[in-house]
Formats: sequence, C-alpha cells, structure tokens
Amino acid sequence: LKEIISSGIVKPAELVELVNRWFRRATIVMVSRCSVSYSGRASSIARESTRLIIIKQDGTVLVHGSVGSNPLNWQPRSSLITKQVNESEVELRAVRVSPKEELVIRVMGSSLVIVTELGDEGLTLYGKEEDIIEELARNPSQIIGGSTLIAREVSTPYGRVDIMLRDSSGRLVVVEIKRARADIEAAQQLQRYVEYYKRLGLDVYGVLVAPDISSITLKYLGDHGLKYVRYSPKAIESSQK
Amino acid sequence: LKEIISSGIVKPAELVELVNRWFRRATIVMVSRCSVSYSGRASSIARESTRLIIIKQDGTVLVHGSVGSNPLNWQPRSSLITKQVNESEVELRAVRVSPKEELVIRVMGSSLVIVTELGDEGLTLYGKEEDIIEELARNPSQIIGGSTLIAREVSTPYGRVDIMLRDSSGRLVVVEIKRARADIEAAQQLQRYVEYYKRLGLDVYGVLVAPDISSITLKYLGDHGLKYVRYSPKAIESSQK
DNA sequence: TTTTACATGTCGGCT
DNA sequence: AGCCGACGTGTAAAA
Repeated sequence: LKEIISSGIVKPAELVELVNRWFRRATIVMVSRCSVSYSGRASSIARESTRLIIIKQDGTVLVHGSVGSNPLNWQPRSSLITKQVNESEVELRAVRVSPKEELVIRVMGSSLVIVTELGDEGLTLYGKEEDIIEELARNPSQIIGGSTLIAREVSTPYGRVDIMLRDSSGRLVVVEIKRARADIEAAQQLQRYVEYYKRLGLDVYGVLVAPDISSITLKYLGDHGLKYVRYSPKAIESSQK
Repeated sequence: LKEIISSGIVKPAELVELVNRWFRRATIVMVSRCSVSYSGRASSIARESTRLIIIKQDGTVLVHGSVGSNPLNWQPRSSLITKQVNESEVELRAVRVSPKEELVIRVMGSSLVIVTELGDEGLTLYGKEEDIIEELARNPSQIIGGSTLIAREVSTPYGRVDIMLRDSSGRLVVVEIKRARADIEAAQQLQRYVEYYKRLGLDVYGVLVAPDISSITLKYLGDHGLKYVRYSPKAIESSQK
C-alpha cells in the first residue's frame, strides 16, 4: 500500500513530531491510552482508556471507543495544537471557533500510529428525498390524479415547500414528501406551510407523501384537514422494513 | 500497549482469517483499497479508493474517507460475512435485519490491519437538555414567577412534555425547554402539546424556554399565543457562540 | 451569517 | 415493535 506513509509504535516525543508534521497533510490514525475532555455547547469527561483516535486530512478529529457508530468525542475541521505535557504524556487540543468548542485529548504513553493518505472520492447515493421529489415532479398525477406541477422547492418564511401543484379543480396543493415513514414532525412541517398560504388568502390544501405513516400522525393529519398519499419509489420499495 | 493484539500488512487470505477470528472479539482497524456498495433505506456506490475501515467489538462497521466527521458508509451492529472472492480480493458483507440493509466492502490487495481491544467506558456529559429541566424543575419561578411544579416528562399522544407548571393564578403552563437556540420546530412541538390539552378542555398556555430564539420562531410564537422565556443555564453560558 | 431541512442520521426511552 | 424526541447531532442549500 503506497498510501501508507508510516506506521508503528510511537513514543510521546515522536508523536508530537509526527502529528505536527502531518496534520492536514495526511490522515493520522492512533490507538492510544487517553483521557478526553470536551467543553463547548456541553461538556464531557472520559476517563483514561484505550481508544481509537482519527485525525483526518481536513482537520476532523474523532475519538472512538469499542462500541457504537458515533464517536465518544469529536471535533469537525478543527485547528489542532499538540504539545508534550511531560515525559509520558501528550496533549492534543482541537479547537473550533463557531460554535466555540474545545476538545482536549491527553495521550498516555506510547501509541500505535498510522499515517496515511486516504481518498476523498465521494459516493453516489440514490434514494434521497430529492430523488423522490424528482420522480414525483415529473409525474404529479401519482400524488393527485389530474394535477399539474406549479413549482418545486418554494421558499416560505417557514421553510421550503417540496412541491406545489394545482389540482383538476384549480386549487393549490402544498406537498411535503418524506423518504421514510412520516412522523408527527412531518405533519407539522406541512401544516405550517399550508397555514402560511392560507394566511395569504390562497385556497390551498396540504398533502403528505410518504411510503408509510405512523398511526398517530395519520390521526393528526385528519384532525387538521391534511391528506396522506402513500408513495414508495420503486427503486427502494423492496428494502422497506 | 498491551491492548494491541496484532498489527501489520495483511494479504487477502490472512485478512479473511483475521476478521473471522476477531469479529466481535476485538476492534479491527484497516487501511485498505476498497470499493463500497450499500443498499437498504437508500443505496450507494463508492469507487475504489484508499479508506479507513473500522469493525468494532459490537459489530459496528464504519468506512471513512479523508474528509468529514461522518463515515462514507456504515452499518450499526451488523453481522458480518467475510469471504475471499479471488486471489487479490476480499468481500466484507455487513448485514442488518431491521431495517433490511446490506453493506458490501470489496477490499483489493493487501491491507494494513490493527487488531486491538478498545475500552468501552462511556463518558460523563454535562449540559444536556435533561440537566436544564432538572434545574428549572427545582426552581420553576425562573420560568414563571410564583409558579409551582406539577409534573415532569408528561407523556401525551404527541410526545413528552418537559415540564407542567401551575401559575399563581391557577392556570396550567406547558413548558418546552431547549438547550440551544429555539427554532420553528421547537415552537410547533410546544404548540401541539398545548393544542392537545386545550382539546381536553383544560385552561392551559405554553412557554418555550431557551437561551436564544430565531426571529421567525419568535414571530410564530406570537402568532399562536405562545410565550418565550429566555434562560441560559449558568454552567454553559460562557460558551454560547 | 442566519435559518431551515435532510440524513441510510444514531440512540434512548416509554407505551 | 411503534413512536417520539434529543443530539456537542453534521451537512448543505437558500435567503
């Protein structure tokens, strides 16, 4: 693997050198005994333990424990100050300006460190809400038979409406689309768009489009004069739970 | 570091052996050239590139690129099937049952692999919404002067009310608390709790408590007969942006 | 910069 | 299992 720049057990003094040398030039992956403290929007402390520390090329810092998808602590695209505290300890201080946050990792003893260049290619993702909007905008009759597309992604003071239609009787239809089971928040999102247009004096009603809906949300829609239309994009239909 | 079980460059055949041996027994960290495909709630493809693959002790699989806090692909607590496809390729297939999702990582050539035991200690986090609720429940006069606590964490069909108070004139007060700047969703959350109690015939009004509020949300509250009370917990006041 | 919404969100808790 | 809400959510797009 030509992308590996270096790897091995590294003592505190060398660690400082390595991190200073490669920060924002390569990705640094470390297995270290460390304690972690964070303060900012909230604050946290993690006792000394063995953890996986990742410092990415863009300045992202992640500290992972043995369980869970989410890191114990993290810092997106931070600046980083590395210094040796004493013979056996190194402090990594990752700071973000807005919001003002500070992550301090205190590394004890030697670490297993990999310095490597990772690829930055993104991935092609299908099945986003936007893809479904695209499908439905092309054929709005799937939502309301005989309706025509008026607009997409319409801004209001209370957020962006996914799709606006005109039905066969000439009424405006506000459509909110969800890629997964619709919940109460989706209903209220729709509700506030509809309310906005009604206050403007328009004759409008709202439709929530989703592959599924919670029973409570369905009741909520009914109580507020809103409609539900089931729609699953074909491409992901088979994988619905 | 006694927690390191093994580390080094590993060929395809050895990789299969290593992963089978240590899956769910230790954390496996790999730097590999790989392509990744995912299908489930959505679907994605990532071209061959060098990436960081983490297989945690609990079955979590993460695939990181060079940028961003979030992994390119992932699978929480999955089962994993590893097999050698041909002389130079290994396929890691991580499957989750519900929702039905499949992540396939195709590893090309040799990988740099670390097998290690990480700590599972959690972290102590201060400044959660719950901490603020605790503070205010102890002294509800900070929200409404002269009010008394009726209940905390009250379940309704439309979600959990943070705090219920009775004010000095005997009226019920539904309180929704946010740890950060309140947005329109917070206002609507409060609104639906208040609406629920009003429909039950109770004399009730709603208060949104937060350290800050967006101007549009403040207008929305006014339009719907809801109130805003500013409150910053002392402990995190200094770190507000 | 502010504001809003999406996300394969993940995760926890309660009914 | 369904459902709701918090999260240091992160991230992108639009005003």
